[in-house]
Amino acid sequence: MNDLDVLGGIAPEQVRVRFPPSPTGNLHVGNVRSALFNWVFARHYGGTFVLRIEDTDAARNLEAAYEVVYDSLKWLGLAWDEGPGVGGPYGPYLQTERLDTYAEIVPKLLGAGHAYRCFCRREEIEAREAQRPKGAPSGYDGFCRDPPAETVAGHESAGSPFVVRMRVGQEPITFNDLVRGEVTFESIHVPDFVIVRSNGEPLYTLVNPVDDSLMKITHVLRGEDLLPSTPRQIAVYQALNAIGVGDGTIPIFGHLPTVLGEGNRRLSKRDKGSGLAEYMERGYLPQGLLNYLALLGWAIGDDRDIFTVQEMVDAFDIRRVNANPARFDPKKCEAINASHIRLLTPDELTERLVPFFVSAGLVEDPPLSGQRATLSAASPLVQERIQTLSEAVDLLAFLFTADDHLTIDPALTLGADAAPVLAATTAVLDDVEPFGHAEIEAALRKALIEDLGLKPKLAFGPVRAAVTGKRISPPLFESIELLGRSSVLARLAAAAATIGA
RNA sequence: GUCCCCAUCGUCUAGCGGCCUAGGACACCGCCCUUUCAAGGCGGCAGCACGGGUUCGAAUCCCGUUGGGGAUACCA
Repeated sequence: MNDLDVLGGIAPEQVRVRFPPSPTGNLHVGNVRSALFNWVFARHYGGTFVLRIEDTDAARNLEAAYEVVYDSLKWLGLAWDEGPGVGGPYGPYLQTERLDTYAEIVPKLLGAGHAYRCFCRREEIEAREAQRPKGAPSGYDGFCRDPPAETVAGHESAGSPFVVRMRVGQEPITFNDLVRGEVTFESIHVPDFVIVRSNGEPLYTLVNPVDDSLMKITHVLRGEDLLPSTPRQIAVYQALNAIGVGDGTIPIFGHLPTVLGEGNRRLSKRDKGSGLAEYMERGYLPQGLLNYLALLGWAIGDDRDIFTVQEMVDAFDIRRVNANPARFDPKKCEAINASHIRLLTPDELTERLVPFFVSAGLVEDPPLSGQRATLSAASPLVQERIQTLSEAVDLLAFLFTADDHLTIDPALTLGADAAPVLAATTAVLDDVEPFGHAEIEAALRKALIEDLGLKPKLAFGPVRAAVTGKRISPPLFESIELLGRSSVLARLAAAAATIGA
């Protein structure tokens, strides 16, 4: 932890942060972590959380990809105060709708000398770079910075293509990072960079700081991978301020630790478990995933790692975010999610489970009242047995399967010695009254353990197999009760038939 | 190559100069409970990268080394 001034003199409610995803079609969990920290930061101070879509990479932005961003944030519960759909005073919030704004700013930058046209071709730049002595800093050499007038005239009359580059000053660029403390870059290592492509399209290097400035963003919390681009952005802010665009302030930065995947590489799109969709499909709870993601770089305090989003909002302090990269551990992520599942009330769990049973084709959409009642009664039985919601489907499928469609796991060989067990069970269940799990248990213990002298494991195994079709199931007696007498007797008979009893 | 960031159990972390023979969680291994599987309880394994300083005292501060990551795009 450091003792930097987080707010930089503004009132807490003035805090404005943003989450600027590109519409790629599936939100990356690293981005989700960034969204979470920004959102929590805003909520902690009572500030504003802005959603801005960075879609200047044009071409492959699919309509559906925008919806994915919105749906993802909604699913996560990270509501935006300004942005697409909700509007706000600094819109539009899609960069492709802000092209006019950028088009106005570039000539001003050019006119004031903060940027210049660069006619160098890529091969020329590379050739000169190759000439440089070993150990020299890399990057553009400033060849077109101050060309003779006739050279420019020549390029113009020839209609040569050009890009626009920022003219980076000679002063070192220093900033106080909220998670890393003071960071300085010598200007020699901040080469003049491209802000407009030769086809006239503005680049991220320009539009990101321009929008942050225009949208009055006060704090930029983002991944550590963007740290090296920070001095370039600061150079843009400074130039913007000099030409009177924006309100003259430079946001305060905080660079969150990289989320690493397997091995030691940054968790990339290729990695399994890197996209949010997978977590939604597998039945993660948003609060579970968010809780785990929060742990990647932040801790609520001593000896505790299960907490609610609200608790995080209350306790969050960006200065306590860890600077070191964190490895994403799927096992722990599941475990944290499992803890949150156990925190649900039975009704909440049932509601969460419904869509998974619907898409598995086990219940109607919406569920029939009998199906809902069964699921509702069964939920508590699986609550501490599942890590993700989808796991409940496998465990409870036997309750929603017709008796003559139940298949017994082939790995479970019901031998001839199971015959007397099934027979005794059938006899006893025929007249247990009432058909409740306590009565069923008492009756079966008497019949199988006492009368037949079987070990519990051997006694109940075949019954479980006959009734649920599986080796692993929810507690047997509750399962029998839930299934109902006639179904259970039918399944016992079917199982007995397969072993020729 | 150059620049920047980082460095506590296998992993995520607590630790903010004495409360540390370093605490928790996940994973793993035992045991208990037990109708399966879980959950729960109890116990175990396991860490301050290395070297120099500073200090009465360093996991904590400073420097270096080593190691890891990121950036060096007309991607974001």
